[in-house]
Amino acid sequence: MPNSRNSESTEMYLETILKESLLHPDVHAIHIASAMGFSKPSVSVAMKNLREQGYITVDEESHIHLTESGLAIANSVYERHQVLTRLFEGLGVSPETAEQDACRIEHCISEETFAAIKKQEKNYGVL
Amino acid sequence: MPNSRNSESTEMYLETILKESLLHPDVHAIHIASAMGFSKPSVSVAMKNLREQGYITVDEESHIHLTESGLAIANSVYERHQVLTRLFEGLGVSPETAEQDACRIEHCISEETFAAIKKQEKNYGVL
DNA sequence: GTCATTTGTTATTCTTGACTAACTAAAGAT
DNA sequence: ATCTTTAGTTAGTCAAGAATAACAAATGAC
Repeated sequence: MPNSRNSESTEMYLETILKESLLHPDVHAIHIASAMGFSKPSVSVAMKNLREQGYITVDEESHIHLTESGLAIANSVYERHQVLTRLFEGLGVSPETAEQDACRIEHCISEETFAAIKKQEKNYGVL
Repeated sequence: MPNSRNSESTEMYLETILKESLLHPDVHAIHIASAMGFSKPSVSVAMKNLREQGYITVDEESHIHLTESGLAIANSVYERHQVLTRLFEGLGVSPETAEQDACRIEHCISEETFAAIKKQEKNYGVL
């Protein structure tokens, strides 16, 4: 699993698909649009790109499914999101700000730095 | 000094101008281009935009100077850069990676989260 | 003094990732 | 059966921020 350097946009879409799929089984483009605050056409085009890159499949009923590679990216981004959010909250940052910052930083932090942060997770409170 | 939400591009140019001005007194567009790895025309256009936004002035000899507001942004970004780099190095991240990550995260971290991180600076080694 | 190099600018192009407008197709209400 | 609503797509537009190509002006070599 090398670092294929996906765009922030791609990572956000995949992460949102993962989150939606945890909330209800049948994920539609319209759910992604409403979750991300984007228009239907924007999501439609984005889904086409994700499909062409092999990150999702869309079945006859327009349900969106993550492929293995898409799920790998989504899980990786989602884990960064959660760990960073907990880190910031542990530092006394408000939950909303912690969440927002995590959502931006999750796309630009390296494997190495994230691993170093994750290793310290048990110390967040006392840090 | 509210959070005017500058683009990452703007912040990077201002930070680079500041860094160059610490290395030698007369900063030219060509130095910025070479420091950032961008073409001359890209920098020329960027400098025009910074000028129009009141972040720099350019004198008759094409020397670039930060205005008060430009310097404020540059200093703020540069401080984030340094604090984040030290934080990551303190966590055991290699200096090059720490530097690269700091250089991306410095543009998307909130005031609140940065303040929380900075407050813990003395603990980075033991964190 | 002319010619080459360096620096900066302008015009144009490209890519990314959003948008609106307009269309198709399916599903529900009556 | 028709009409409305919902979901998705396609086409075309826009802005940001990079690139090249081509030009202008100053500096230096000789």
